[in-house]
Amino acid sequence: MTDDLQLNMNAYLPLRDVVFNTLREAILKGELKPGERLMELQLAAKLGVSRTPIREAIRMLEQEGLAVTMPRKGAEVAKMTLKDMEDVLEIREALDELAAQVACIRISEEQLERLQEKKTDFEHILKSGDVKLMAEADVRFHDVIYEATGNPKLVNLLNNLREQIYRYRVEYIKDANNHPILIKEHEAIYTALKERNEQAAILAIREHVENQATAVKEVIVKQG
Amino acid sequence: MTDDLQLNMNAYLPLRDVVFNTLREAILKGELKPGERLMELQLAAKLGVSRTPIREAIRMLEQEGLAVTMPRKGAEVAKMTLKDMEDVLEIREALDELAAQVACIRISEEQLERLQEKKTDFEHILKSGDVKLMAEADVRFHDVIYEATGNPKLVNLLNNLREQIYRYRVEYIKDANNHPILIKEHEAIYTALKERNEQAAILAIREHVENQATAVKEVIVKQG
DNA sequence: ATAATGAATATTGTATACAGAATACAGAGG
DNA sequence: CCTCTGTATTCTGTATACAATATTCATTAT
Repeated sequence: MTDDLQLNMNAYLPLRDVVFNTLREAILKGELKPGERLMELQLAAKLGVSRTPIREAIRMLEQEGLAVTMPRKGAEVAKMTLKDMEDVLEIREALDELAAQVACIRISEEQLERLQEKKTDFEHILKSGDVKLMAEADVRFHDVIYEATGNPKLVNLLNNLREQIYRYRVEYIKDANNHPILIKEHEAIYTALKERNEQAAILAIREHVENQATAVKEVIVKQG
Repeated sequence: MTDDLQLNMNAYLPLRDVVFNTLREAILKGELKPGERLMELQLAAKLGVSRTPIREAIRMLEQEGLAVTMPRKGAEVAKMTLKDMEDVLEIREALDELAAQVACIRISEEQLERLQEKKTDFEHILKSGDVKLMAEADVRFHDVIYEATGNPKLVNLLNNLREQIYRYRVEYIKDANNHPILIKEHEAIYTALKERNEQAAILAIREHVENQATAVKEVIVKQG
């Protein structure tokens, strides 16, 4: 476990939420590794709070699929087997296609402009070489589409699924060989939405997600 | 709030899980009504436990979408607006179609037999007039399909979505006019899976889910 | 050497205590 | 009569205390 976990105390938020966000970030960034135990007392000491908010945050992490707990044994960071990842990706593909399809109908002109903006942002940031920035720019592009569905529950689910993949997806973005493909795929998605062509949008998203899926699965296999 | 909540203490389970199951059942059965406050001390007294497991159970209910909490104000049973329900149904339709499609490929002969069995069970129970039994038989039929996907995360999500609809769906099953339709739709689903006809399976499920969706939305509108 | 045993320790599960925020309500002032 | 304000009360948020289980590791018997 890393020892520089630090709480973000600005606004008022119940500590359980602050702890939840902190642990969530740590897991996504890989500071807390899959299989690592989440011990209440240890975390409480490190974050300078009591066990109560830690326990509640752990229940929330469970809900996000980022932690797993065994009664009387405690919680640990969720491990992803290849099968787990395939299961997540299968769902994600279906819901991402749903999002694209729905967005095609409901997206506003303002949102289309924002999508184009995020698309070019992403293209520029790809040249920067900063993997973290690239991942974030990619997220912002897709967030516009998610938001355009007008379905907050769907947005929530998709963010959740993305989180579970996030840790492994970075490797795909890191490889510069994939950048032209990513740019083309985003272009195709944007164009389909702009023309409000449902079938094209679904196909474009499908290809995008499937390519990522293949890459992510390879990462998992390599890591064992 | 009803005053006959009672804990089920048989096997060893952390109290949070026992409390969670108890509250969950109470919400689904309508004993705890949408908008009703979930006060920790009150629930703790009623169930004979301390606030700690109650709080953890509430966090878990939040996760299932069955409760909503406002900081410093506490939790209440989630209300469903028409929009909320439409959002849930939109997702459910996509995932149910995914399940049907995947099941079409992966379902085993044994599972096909079980599906037929549950189908005829359902038909017989429809004649009994017991709404609760009917709902359960319907669940068992669809559970075979879910299980056949071999994707536990998908099963989990679908169960979760079904839960959120459950409270309102009963009204649809109650109406005997709908029974012949339900029987026909189950038949169509079963046949498509047996013949491993993906397109037919997707269409059959779509119609089934859409009919339910229409009915559920009407219930919500009536209830305000 | 290996397996079994059992204390010591670490860790989770549950209850309770205390602080602070939200709420309800009564009384004063307009 | 209404509104505002202050206070009592209720409830949540957090910390801590206590109980029960799991783990560890040394010791003993085979």
